[in-house]
Amino acid sequence: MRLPIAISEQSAEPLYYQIEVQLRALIISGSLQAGTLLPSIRELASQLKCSVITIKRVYSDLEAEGLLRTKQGTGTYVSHVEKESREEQKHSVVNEAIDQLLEAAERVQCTKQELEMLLKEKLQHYEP
Amino acid sequence: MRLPIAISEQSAEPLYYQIEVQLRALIISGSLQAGTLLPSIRELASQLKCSVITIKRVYSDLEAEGLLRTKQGTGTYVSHVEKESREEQKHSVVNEAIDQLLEAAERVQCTKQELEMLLKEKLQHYEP
Amino acid sequence: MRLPIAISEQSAEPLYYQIEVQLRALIISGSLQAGTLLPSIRELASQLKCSVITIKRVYSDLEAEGLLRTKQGTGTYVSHVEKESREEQKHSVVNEAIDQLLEAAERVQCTKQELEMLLKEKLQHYEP
Amino acid sequence: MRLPIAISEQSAEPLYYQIEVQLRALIISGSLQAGTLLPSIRELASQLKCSVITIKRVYSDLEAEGLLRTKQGTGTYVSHVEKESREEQKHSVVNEAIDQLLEAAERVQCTKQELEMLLKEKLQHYEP
DNA sequence: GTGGTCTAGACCACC
DNA sequence: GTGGTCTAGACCACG
Repeated sequence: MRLPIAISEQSAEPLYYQIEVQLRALIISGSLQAGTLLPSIRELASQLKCSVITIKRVYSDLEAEGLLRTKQGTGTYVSHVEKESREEQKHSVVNEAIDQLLEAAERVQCTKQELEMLLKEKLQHYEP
Repeated sequence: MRLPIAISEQSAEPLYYQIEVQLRALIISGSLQAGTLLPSIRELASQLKCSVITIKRVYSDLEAEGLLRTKQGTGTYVSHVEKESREEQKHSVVNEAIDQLLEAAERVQCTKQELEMLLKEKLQHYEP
Repeated sequence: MRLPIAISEQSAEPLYYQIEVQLRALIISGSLQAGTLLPSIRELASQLKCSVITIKRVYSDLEAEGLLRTKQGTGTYVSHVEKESREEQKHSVVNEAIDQLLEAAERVQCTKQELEMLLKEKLQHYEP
Repeated sequence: MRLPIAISEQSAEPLYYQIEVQLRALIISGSLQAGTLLPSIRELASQLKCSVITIKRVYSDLEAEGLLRTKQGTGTYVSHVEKESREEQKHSVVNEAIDQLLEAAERVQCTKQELEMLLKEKLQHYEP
């Protein structure tokens, strides 16, 4: 199985973090259904051309968040999460991003009007 | 002179980065006028209770960006930046933050409608 | 790996600057191919008998110029720079030095003839 | 008396050094004849809009080089230097600049041919 | 193992 | 007084 995850060499974000964000999104969005068996650590590491240790960290982190579940000797599965809970998490991810946007805007003293204008323009091309 | 800069011990962001972001914002927003003499590195270090070297790094980085100008034996000054250029930088900072928001939303497959709803709610409390 | 860099205690030039100039030259000249893994900051520091921080500064500065690329936990690599761009940079380095020469000559009112004579003499021994 | 000296705020060169280089050139080139009374420290400082301490340093340095001569209570004069000696110094100033050029060229592995080409081009516009 | 950050403290150059 | 450089040494994050 091949996960639709891409890592950027250019980005300053640490490898493990780039992967976590994308895998988390796949689960929260429902693209990966509950119970799905993820690729093994070694397999994913080889797919993404990164260290096994990095993938291990990703799986551990997401397991700690309750999104994944590891069964000894079988592999790592997507946990069963209520649809409502998934919606909640989705909103919380987006809300966090919004907060960061507002912080940045506030720091450079961007007026509400300016901010709305810039947002409107960008939102036009938003095609999820 | 006392710069309105606050640093958070909790934040995972490195010290120097927190300070850079805020000082950059003060300049771009025009709160600090061109030609303003900034506090000496030693003074600011003592104000923010951090090492002289950390402040030195902040000033150097911002000088490399062209926002500051330091003269040895004299002090560090805010560079003269065109108002239009400031506006541009302001918008580019905000647009970057917007891009990150849209990326996050897209990843969790947030619909345009949902996103607009969440934005609308948060924007109500935006008071720059 | 051992970089052919020599530092002079006599020179008034700061340590970090001496190293930067030489490493930059190695890259621009193509002596170090794109993708080459440089020695770790600790290793180079020990080779050149200077502080780790000094090397760190060198690598950071050259990274800011786009000549190097560092990946945390991995190491520091020579960036891929177009051959034409390298030629350009080479010429720009030399042209800058020529400008400084002409300025100096002009200041002491050295005639074109004198200058050419002195140049001719020195150029005889130029063996790159 | 007004010396034709200009200082650049942009330059990274220290103030005292910029002034020294120019004043030295005025003397070596013969633009300032032996015996000429230079402006007082305070006067020159006010002309160049810099600190008295900076000019004091310039005069001291050039006096140490034997180019100037200070008489208590009267002022600072241009020393009498043999014409041949002046020529020598002129050449030594220029030769030093040439050496720096060659070093830079060598570092980036500029071939003799390339160097000569760049030099020829620049020399065309040399009008002392 | 790698680089990233931060500290305290020193000494120097400049104005 | 200012900034500029450099040190030794520590601790953390990443792979």
